[in-house]
Amino acid sequence: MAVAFEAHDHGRCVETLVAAAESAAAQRKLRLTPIRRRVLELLLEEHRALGAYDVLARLQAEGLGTHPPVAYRALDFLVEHGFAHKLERLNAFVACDCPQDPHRPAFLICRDCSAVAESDAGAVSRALAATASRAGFLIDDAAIEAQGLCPSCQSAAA
Amino acid sequence: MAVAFEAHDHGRCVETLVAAAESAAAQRKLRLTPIRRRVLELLLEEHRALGAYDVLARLQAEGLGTHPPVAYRALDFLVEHGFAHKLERLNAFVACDCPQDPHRPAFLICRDCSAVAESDAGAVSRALAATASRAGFLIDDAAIEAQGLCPSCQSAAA
DNA sequence: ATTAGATATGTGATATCATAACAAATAAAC
DNA sequence: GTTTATTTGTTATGATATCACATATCTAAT
Repeated sequence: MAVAFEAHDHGRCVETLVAAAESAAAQRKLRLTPIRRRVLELLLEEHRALGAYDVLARLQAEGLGTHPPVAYRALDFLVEHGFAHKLERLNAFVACDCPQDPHRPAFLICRDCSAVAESDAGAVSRALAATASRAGFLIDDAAIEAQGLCPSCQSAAA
Repeated sequence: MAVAFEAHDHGRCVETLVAAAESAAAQRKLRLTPIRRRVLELLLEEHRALGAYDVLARLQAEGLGTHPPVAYRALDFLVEHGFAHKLERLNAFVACDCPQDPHRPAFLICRDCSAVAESDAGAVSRALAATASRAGFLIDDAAIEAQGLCPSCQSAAA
């Protein structure tokens, strides 16, 4: 959890998650095509969110696509199948930390360095479901996105 | 709480909240100019979110403004001072239910009728702060937006 | 009352984010 | 190997948001 905020071997972190995506895709008969796979890698290379046009620029540089729908389709595929998430506050996309387990993520977005971490939102979701049900509302799906300071930017500020 | 989902005298609901905004503005030496006031009324007339360009269209119809910055400035003013909120998932704006008390709202957005209610998110915020602090993250500000079915659309569906 | 400074508005231009529609290519299923 | 479904290429456009700078209005100090 919150791997984005912790020191780690990032090369392995990318490798591992791409491999996990490959095998998940195989199991679920999803087609992780070259474009989709490359977009996932691009997102995994950062622990922060990329806009669709940032992704597109990188694809263009590599000769993999030139028009917006190319990026949006790949991103939509990744989001739909849980390999990535959209951050509504940023209109941008971030790779999923742990696509294997079904989870209800909350996002922690650092306002200084733009790092984004997923944090377990089980308890948050339960509290939200409780307040919603008091209003008679039935939740399908919740977006929980916090902005603030990550640990290292807190240290830097002090 | 969740007034949007309950039967109520909506005319009074608008009146009351405009009056409250007037007096809050006076107390806090804010200028609730004709455009700003009208935009607040437009939002209050709906218990759902309006896009900036929806607001602009209404202003145009009334001769109050023709260019996007007119709408965005008024909306930004209202959001900044707590008279309205931005829904990040919808890129749209909704009037605040209860601008008097400082609150941490969660939004409940009906996917059928588009009604939006604010729900008290005190417990949700505390749970979120707890999970964030486990990651060493310090939250400034959180967006909590749930989509699902409001009570009347649940009845309608059944 | 006058005026300087601060705040708000008018307006043109442009940046940024996202999708519709349809044709061409590729992969999968039979 | 032909059919069918899926993915990709491409044009065009729609939707959301901001910048920059001129003008007008309000506020407060004189």
